[in-house]
Amino acid sequence: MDKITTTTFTIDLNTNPMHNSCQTTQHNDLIEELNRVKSENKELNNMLTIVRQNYDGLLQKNSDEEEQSRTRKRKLLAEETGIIGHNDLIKDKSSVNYHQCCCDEWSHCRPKEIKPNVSRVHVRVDPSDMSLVVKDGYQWRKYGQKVTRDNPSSPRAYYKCSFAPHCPVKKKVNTCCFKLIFFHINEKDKEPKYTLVT
DNA sequence: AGTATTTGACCCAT
DNA sequence: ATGGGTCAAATACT
Repeated sequence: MDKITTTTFTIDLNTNPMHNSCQTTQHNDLIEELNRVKSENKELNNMLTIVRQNYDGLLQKNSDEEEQSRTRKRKLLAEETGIIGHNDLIKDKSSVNYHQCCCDEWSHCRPKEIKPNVSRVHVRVDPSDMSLVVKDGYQWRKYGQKVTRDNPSSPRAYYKCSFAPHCPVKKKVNTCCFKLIFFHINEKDKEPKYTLVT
């Protein structure tokens, strides 16, 4: 005959009222903690907003001061050498649709649209300085040199503005009895907008 | 190696 | 045809 064995199982349903109360307390604690963290987070966000506003304000103030300083320097340089900088060219070129901005941030100065127009400045500089290097405070890249028929002994050098890859400003420099500088915005208009500085 | 300059060739307006 | 302006490969410089 087969032997039948009986097994008894005990199931703990954990219906102890004390234990349940403990869980509720923990749950409440968690909710309270969550609320506290939420409010802390909100406070930090407000602080961050204020810090960001202060930072933006400082940046703007710095930028304004730098621009004022640059403008002063350019004016001084222009007074000393008679050379006019990019910014002055751009601002005076009401017929050309340029962004108005600072020369040292030339990358933002690209023309919205190149229109047939030219600005030129002829500038006398120190006659004793026979070099082709122009110390006008701006950055130029030499891209050519020509011996002209008029002055075979004084080659003409061609410079492009190198503040930005698409900067349209060019410059020609002659050495003979004085240095002659042209600023070009582009190629078509034949009428110089600036008078010869004597 | 990256950047600047030199210089002969080419293009275009006159 | 000529001269002025630009390009781009070669070269120099850092």
